[in-house]
Amino acid sequence: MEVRAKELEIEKASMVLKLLGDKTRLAMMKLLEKNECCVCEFVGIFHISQSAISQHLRKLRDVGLVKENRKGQWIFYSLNKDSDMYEMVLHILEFVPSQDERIQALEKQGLRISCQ
Amino acid sequence: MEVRAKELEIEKASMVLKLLGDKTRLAMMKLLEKNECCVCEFVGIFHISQSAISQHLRKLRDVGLVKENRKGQWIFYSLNKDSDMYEMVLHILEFVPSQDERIQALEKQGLRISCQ
DNA sequence: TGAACATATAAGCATATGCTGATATGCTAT
DNA sequence: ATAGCATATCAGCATATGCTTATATGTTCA
Repeated sequence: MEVRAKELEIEKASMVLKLLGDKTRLAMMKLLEKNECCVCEFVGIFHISQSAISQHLRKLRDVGLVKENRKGQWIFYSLNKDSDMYEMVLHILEFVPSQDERIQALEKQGLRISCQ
Repeated sequence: MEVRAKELEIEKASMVLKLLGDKTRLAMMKLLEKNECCVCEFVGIFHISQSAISQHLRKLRDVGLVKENRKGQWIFYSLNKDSDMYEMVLHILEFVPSQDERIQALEKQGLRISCQ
């Protein structure tokens, strides 16, 4: 591999790792591994503002880790399987404990898709 | 897994990922995957101060990713295979391009173990 | 069209991070 | 002991990051 290509690659890898190096974003990505989620669900799960959630998602989208899919007034996020970092991300998520009980907690509260 | 244990686990994982989310530290870890290195070698490889190198290594050591091994006045760093994050780290490093040419560049300059 | 809801963006703040230069500590060998 | 080298730590600075509140944009539906 070219020196310059390596430089770019390690830069890209470190950028992705930095993004995953935030507890909230890492939990988001783990949730997205198994679920499509909309912003308001994340708002119900994490105890931070809608604005903060939106900013996290933008960062993840800016580097192509997630993609969005608008359905009416909701925007559903999912992992972007076409990302050239997708494989690495999957490997990493294997080491992250499932966050599904957070979604189940939402459901128990009757807040799944709280925006509906 | 207990909710509390999950919380701790994701916290630990995100901390490790944050550490690897720095270009310099990621390259260091990739080098340490195959080589033992001392501080002065890193100083020769990266264009930052000895102080900065030392601080990066301390962070990596504080979470147990690397260990140190003093040999006389040098301290050689290596990956800590006993870390409970070791397996995840190895998986991640598979996606990072080899940095060995940086060591070879050092050798060409006659600077391998520049401190000797 | 306008009200209601979902999401995004802007501005500002507190804290974290990475770096440098200066200095301290630790080891070796004379 | 002391000089010389390797490494660690301290203090301070500039920038990055994550959050909040306020506001803007986009969509649906009456």
